Amino acid sequence: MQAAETANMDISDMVAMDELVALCKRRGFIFPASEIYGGINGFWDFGPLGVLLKNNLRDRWWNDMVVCPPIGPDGAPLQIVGVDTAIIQNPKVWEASGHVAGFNDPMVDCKETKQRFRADHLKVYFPDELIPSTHQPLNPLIEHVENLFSKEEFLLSAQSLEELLDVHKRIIKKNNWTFKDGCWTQMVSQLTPEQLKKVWAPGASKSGTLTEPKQFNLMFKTYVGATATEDDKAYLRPETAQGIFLNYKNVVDNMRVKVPFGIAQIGKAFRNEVTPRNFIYRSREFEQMEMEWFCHADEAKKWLEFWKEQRLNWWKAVGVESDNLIFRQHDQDELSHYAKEGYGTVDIEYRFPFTAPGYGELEGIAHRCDFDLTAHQTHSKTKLEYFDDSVQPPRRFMPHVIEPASGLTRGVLVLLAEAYTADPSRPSKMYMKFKPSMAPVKAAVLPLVNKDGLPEIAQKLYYEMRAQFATEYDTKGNIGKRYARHDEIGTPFCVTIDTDTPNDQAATIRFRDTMAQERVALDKISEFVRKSLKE
RNA sequence: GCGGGUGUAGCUCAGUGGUAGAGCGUCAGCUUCCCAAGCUGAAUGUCGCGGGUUCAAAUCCCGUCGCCCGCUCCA
Repeated sequence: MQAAETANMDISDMVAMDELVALCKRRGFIFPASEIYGGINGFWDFGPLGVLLKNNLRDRWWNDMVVCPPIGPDGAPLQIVGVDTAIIQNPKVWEASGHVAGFNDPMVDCKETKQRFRADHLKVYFPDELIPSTHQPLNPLIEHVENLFSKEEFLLSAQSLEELLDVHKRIIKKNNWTFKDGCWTQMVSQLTPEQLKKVWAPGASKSGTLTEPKQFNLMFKTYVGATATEDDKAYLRPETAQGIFLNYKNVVDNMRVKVPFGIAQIGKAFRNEVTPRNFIYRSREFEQMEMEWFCHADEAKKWLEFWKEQRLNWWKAVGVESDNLIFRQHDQDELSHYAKEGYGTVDIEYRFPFTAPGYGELEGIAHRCDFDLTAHQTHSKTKLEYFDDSVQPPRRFMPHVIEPASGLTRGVLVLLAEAYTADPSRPSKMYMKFKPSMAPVKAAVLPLVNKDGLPEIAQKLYYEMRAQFATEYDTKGNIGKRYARHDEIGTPFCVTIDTDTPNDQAATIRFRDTMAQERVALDKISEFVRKSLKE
């Protein structure tokens, strides 16, 4: 998240997270996982309405990616196929992909300042006065810099300038120091425990306040086979993308696809987040919607631009206000291990209630280069290059990959936050302004009173509608209560059967957003709702 | 992991040593001709858990766990 450009929208209009969380529980969208046992941090269950909402978003993505992919820049439909791969794969997959190494973040804590650092981000350096003049100019850098050895200690081991230089060189060599940003630096993660004790942490009053690096492995470990020995170790996938790369060859060999083409997948992924936070925003079990677009390296940039626009428009199409969405280019030093060499990663960020007025990541569109396919080719010793005979002369190359990867779980949170609309004038004080196509319940059929032949008419209509889209039938309480409940769950249309209905064969449709009513013939109501779902 | 906050009914919360409460919601019934109306009735809690002090603990003390917020990480 970051301080973004000023917003047009009044932030005070934004729903408070605790209100949203309370609504989600009260109305059956999202519950804390294993709540009756006290819950479990970082896991959430989708309730009856939540799963409807999630499936609507998921199905829309699948439809727009796989069933009916976008039209490409040349006017022809893109070619994208789907897969659904295993959550557990051969553990070598995650070594090849870089996740065993890259998802293993060593962290150190400062006992004095209570700050936590990534040991591989925290640098140690020689202070200016200890650096021989041959290495000048040397400016202190970066925020997180402190000296490794005390001045006295260093001078003790060096009798002359010659010797000083020599000791210096030996230390540099022995410790894998690098010369960067005008200074000799080394990552804290590479220090021995003895060296670590001499490090002066940022903001601390003395040296030696850092704890030894603790491994934070973000991958869930499990065991395949009932004996569960270390040899049976396996991982739950931290991203669905690798399942796609693993099947790239199968798809190319069997599915008559030609580069450029895409493979899409929706599925659960698991990460032992250091700190799960913000409701379902960062949970340890979550669902991804990922598409890997395979293309020639020369065209990667073009496709990155294409997918950026496509994806932003898609989020708008499912009902997200453009004011709440921005692009954010990743800085070079925050790029993932797979995106270093390419055109980088662009995030689509949303102004979540807990990030406002800043934004939080919703979807990443990354240029993964040929990192994954090359890695798997090397590790698996299987040739993964693509042979292209559609050009003259024919060529052989490793496709590059553009990856629009979004969080379905995060998408649900976006739809919820986006839909929550305060309205003090109505009994419920708020309503959920879902786009009709995303709303968990599309319509409710409500007999104004539960007698005088009204239920019979209403039920007939209900049976007709429920066969086409999610419809509820409700006779409970007075009509105001029923409208209020449907405002809270975001039902866009309430169809009310009144005492005129037996005579005129029509009923009123009550619109959620305006509370206005319109009388429509009974036999036109289904069609009316169906049409609105296509918008 | 560290720091701060918090834990009482499905939800929001009151209750600071003396028989566990309110509003809303839920359920049953009456009523009800368009926005949580009205009436009657009902269910729901070992007050997060464990220990201690006390004649007596939701309340005081100690411990522990969950959740929320901040820091590091991510879709």
